[in-house]
Amino acid sequence: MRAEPASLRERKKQRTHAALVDAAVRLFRARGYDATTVEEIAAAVEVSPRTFFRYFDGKEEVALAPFVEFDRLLVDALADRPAAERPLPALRAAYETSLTHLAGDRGVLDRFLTAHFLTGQTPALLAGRLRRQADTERLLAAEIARRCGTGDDDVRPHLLVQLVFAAARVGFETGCRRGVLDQPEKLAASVVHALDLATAGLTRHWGEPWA
Amino acid sequence: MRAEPASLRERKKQRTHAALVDAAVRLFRARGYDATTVEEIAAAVEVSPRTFFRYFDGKEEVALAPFVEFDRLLVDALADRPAAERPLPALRAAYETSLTHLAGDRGVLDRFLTAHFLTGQTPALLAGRLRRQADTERLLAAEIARRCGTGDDDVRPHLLVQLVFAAARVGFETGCRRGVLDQPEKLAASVVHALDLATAGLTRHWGEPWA
DNA sequence: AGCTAGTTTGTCATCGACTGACAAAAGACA
DNA sequence: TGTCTTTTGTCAGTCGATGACAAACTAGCT
Repeated sequence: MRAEPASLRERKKQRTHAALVDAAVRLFRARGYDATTVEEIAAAVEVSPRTFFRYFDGKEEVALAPFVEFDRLLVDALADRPAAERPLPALRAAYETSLTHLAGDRGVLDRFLTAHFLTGQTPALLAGRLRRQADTERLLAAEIARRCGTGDDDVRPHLLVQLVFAAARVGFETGCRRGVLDQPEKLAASVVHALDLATAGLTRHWGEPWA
Repeated sequence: MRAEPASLRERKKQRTHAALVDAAVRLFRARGYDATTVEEIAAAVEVSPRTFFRYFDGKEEVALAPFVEFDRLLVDALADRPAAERPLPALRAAYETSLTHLAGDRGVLDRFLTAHFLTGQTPALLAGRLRRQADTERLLAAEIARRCGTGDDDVRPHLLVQLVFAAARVGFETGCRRGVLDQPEKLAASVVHALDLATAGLTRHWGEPWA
């Protein structure tokens, strides 16, 4: 997926980064987000608090790191779809690919679900997550606009992405409420169902090259 | 719309609240959100910083106060729709009523557009706004579920609200980008257009009592 | 190995958001 | 007027976040 830097410095940085995420997520889950200080996270990795802020823009970012991971999967997955594919199928395929990847790696899934759990507990984290999602949505909309050759004034790329994300959110949410930890495959099914409902009729009503 | 308290204390509190919002919004627009301190806002109203935090949970809340105002309009408008009306028309009508109300009052509109401008400039504010919207969406979904008599496990109320809000966001955004300050009525038109695109075919595909 | 240049980290100082505790001021009411 | 309740101000303190500078470290070269 990515080139190996192999430089001693690089590897050390990556290890510190991962260690900070792990320690933070673990502490957040144990004591709660607000009750955990940056100082404690840094201490757990034996690093100065100042260094923590050199790896992350803030306490929030480290808690949302798992979502950054997933969004990167999603953007990459869309970029990998064949150029001829229409937007809606491409988006759905990208989403399903990412979900499969997520459910396949226990480590990634655990981090993601913990982060999701935290956003459900801490309003400030939910806020940050939604804003991050908005950024990703803009990225995806731009990619779709590029594929379709539409101008910046066409609302349909943004609208389509918003619909898909809205549906995915709802599907994901209900999927989680019915216990995903046991059967990760049900998560994807729940999302797909919501997508079906949300995009029903788009093909018929938005015209041929669309949806 | 609301009972008159008339108590001297109550009136004083309301005046302080409004003065804080006005001062805050004015300062935020002039110097930027991050560059404005709570101390400055409090000083502008001749109140101690401690008192500021008794009126608002934080600096963020005072900046988002105009959205709270609008969301309240929206929730009230939906509650006022006839019980027999189906969800989608009811939601759309509620949204249009609120937009009309918004565009009709210059003071409310100014505060709202300034707040919207600020969220476009400050990531932290955008985050808070999105979270707030999520709360409102849950409120509206619950109200729709109540109207339709569906259980908590039906995704359609949530999904419908998400679709409408997603469309409204996109419509609002593009409407703003094409200059709303001149013609507030174009704002509503832009939103309606996005709503049409997003919900095209829902009636046909979701079945009779729905959409 | 030893030297040098560039990078990463720690220390220190500081700011601003936010909170608890308690005292002072002001409205409410007999 | 005197008392009771609510609101406000003062004070002290915690925590998140950032700039500045020095110390430790790595890379690459001799």
